[in-house]
Amino acid sequence: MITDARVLQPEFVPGDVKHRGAEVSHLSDTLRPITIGNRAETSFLYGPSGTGKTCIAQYTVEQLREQVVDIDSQYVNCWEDYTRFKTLYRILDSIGKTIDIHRQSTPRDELLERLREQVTSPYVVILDEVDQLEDPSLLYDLYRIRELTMILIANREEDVFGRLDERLNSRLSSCARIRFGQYEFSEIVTILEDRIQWGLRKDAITQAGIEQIADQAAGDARKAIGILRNAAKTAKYDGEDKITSTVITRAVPEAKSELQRKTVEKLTNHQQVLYEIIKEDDEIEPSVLYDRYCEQVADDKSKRMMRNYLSKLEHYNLIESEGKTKGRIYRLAAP
DNA sequence: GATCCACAGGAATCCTCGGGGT
DNA sequence: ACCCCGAGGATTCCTGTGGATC
Repeated sequence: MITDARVLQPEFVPGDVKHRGAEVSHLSDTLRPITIGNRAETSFLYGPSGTGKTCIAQYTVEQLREQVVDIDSQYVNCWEDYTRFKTLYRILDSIGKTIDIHRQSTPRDELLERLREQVTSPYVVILDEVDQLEDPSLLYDLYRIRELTMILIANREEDVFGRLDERLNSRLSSCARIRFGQYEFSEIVTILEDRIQWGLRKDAITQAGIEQIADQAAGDARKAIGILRNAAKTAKYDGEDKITSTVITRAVPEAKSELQRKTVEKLTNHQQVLYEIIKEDDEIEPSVLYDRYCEQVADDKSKRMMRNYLSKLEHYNLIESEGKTKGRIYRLAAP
């Protein structure tokens, strides 16, 4: 039933994008100076998740690469590479200038130096989830590299610009801000149809099934594709040759927990223990939580460290907390 | 209302790891 | 072989806050 599993993956960038013509042309207009060898103005793409920001950024840069031969680009997810060092390392990685930097003890900002030296032709850097960057001043340093063009991506404008200092704010005030709104129901339907065309056998799903998924996705294309992927997997596992309505109904919560499971797997042992303890109870207070945590691990860390772990879990939307000081409780994040 | 307590989260400091320079 | 350096984790110290108790 599945003919090409790649097109159902969340990171897949289609060769042709749907419903984002205006955004694509706005972005490629902004990037146009690159085609004549100049650096382009910074672009800022923002909007809710699953509205195509990452996809459109990668797609547009890819289009550009087809027009201009001598252009490098790199995608960085600042959620994963959130420190200054990691981000710089990732950026240098794509131009293969990190071969001899395997140590952590590279003198401070040697990476930046190297980037300055090496970037001599147009270079586009996509910084996804840029609001997660620990040290926003990195943006200023990147901005000052002549040939480097930045595409910034975040959910909300204020999460990014609220944290920048004056000088960077004023320099980025002229950047191209491109807003991404939620998809319409019918748009989600055509996006799904497109993926189905490339990834599934024609008769694998009915029109009603597609609409059922689109309805559940509520304007979020990533969610829609996640449901489709899970439904297809479930159907295949059950030996069915069609994605039925029941399968879709089952796939909806599965698609949600899939994301959560992947996040949990990325946590450290200690963080996972905390997560499991919180999972057991509806609500738990910090002191009880800490006691249980100490019981369950051999090398228990300090209370302060537990708080760091907890804020990380909260940051990942795995748990939530209520109450500011005394009487605070932790619980699993609402689904 | 003064005092105590539990807690959050920032800042300074310590510790460890891995690799370079000598 | 030795020391040194920087990053990042962990700990210690600290300040601020709000509920509980007298």
